[in-house]
Amino acid sequence: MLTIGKLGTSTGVKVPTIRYYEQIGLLPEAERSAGNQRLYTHKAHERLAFIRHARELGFSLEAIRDLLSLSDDPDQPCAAADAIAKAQLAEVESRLARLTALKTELERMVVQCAGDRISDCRVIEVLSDHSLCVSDHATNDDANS
Amino acid sequence: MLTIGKLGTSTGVKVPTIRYYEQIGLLPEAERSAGNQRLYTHKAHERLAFIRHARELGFSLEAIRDLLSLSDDPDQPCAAADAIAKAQLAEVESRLARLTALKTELERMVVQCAGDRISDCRVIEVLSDHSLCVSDHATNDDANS
DNA sequence: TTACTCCCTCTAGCAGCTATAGGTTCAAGG
DNA sequence: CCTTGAACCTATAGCTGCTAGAGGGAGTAA
Repeated sequence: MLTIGKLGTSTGVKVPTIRYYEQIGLLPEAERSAGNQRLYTHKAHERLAFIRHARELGFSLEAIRDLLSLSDDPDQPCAAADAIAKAQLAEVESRLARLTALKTELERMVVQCAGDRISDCRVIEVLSDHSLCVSDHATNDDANS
Repeated sequence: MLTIGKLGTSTGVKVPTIRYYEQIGLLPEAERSAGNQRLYTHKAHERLAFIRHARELGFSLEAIRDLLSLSDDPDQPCAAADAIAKAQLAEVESRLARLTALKTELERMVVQCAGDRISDCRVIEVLSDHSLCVSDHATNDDANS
């Protein structure tokens, strides 16, 4: 039985994050010691490692919730899990495309910044005028999660 | 003089977002009509376009705040603006690297999912065990803005 | 005048945590 | 046995960058 701190260091998940996962129902409520401290089994460790790994791969907590409920039920067909992974892949690919365009623009900006006054600064100039851009970084970036 | 709605449609920024930018001080407080509605000049339009474009390129609102105060001061040296852009570029590059690794893993997951029961499902399996991964997407990803 | 769209403020909500305050429990050293 | 200090507990508020909703006022066209 692990304390929350040990579980945290052994999975690389911060303690408040573990409690947060419990709170939102991603982890079951932990057993408690006589003094009301959380105690974790090997099973909980595995589940948290799964979550962490999926987070690293960019899955949302909602997707992870689905994957967990699938893996709790190992006789179901795996098409659902496959679909989640495929959707995730598609998202990653589109994010990659946008980021690549974005990188191109930033490189152009940085390289061309030759003047030494703001008034000549390419960075400011390019940011002021989208038509100076080569690529179509525009559409609905958001670049998050 | 534009109303907030016209400004929004002409820049592609939603009305509540414009108000939000004013609230956090990215846009100056707008003039008001007799009936207390915001009115915008061409200057405000330019400033908002700048903000939008920088957001599209992934700059944080804090970075944009700095860039704006630099561009308000055109006799300053442009090294600071350059530094902000370079930092942004570095971040984009690191995000790109992580996303690329991630894509590789997801592709492997999807391709290998041959069984039709969850118990044989590579997706779940790979997520359960990081050692099955090829690449090192692990270290402190977070993948967020 | 009525109807309709746009505008106003204020507040709360989203993801996915992180931080802080104020208190309790546990293990080790003296 | 007692004290110290780290690790734990709960509860609440904060973070970024918006978005949505309620409940009302302003502007315009028929």
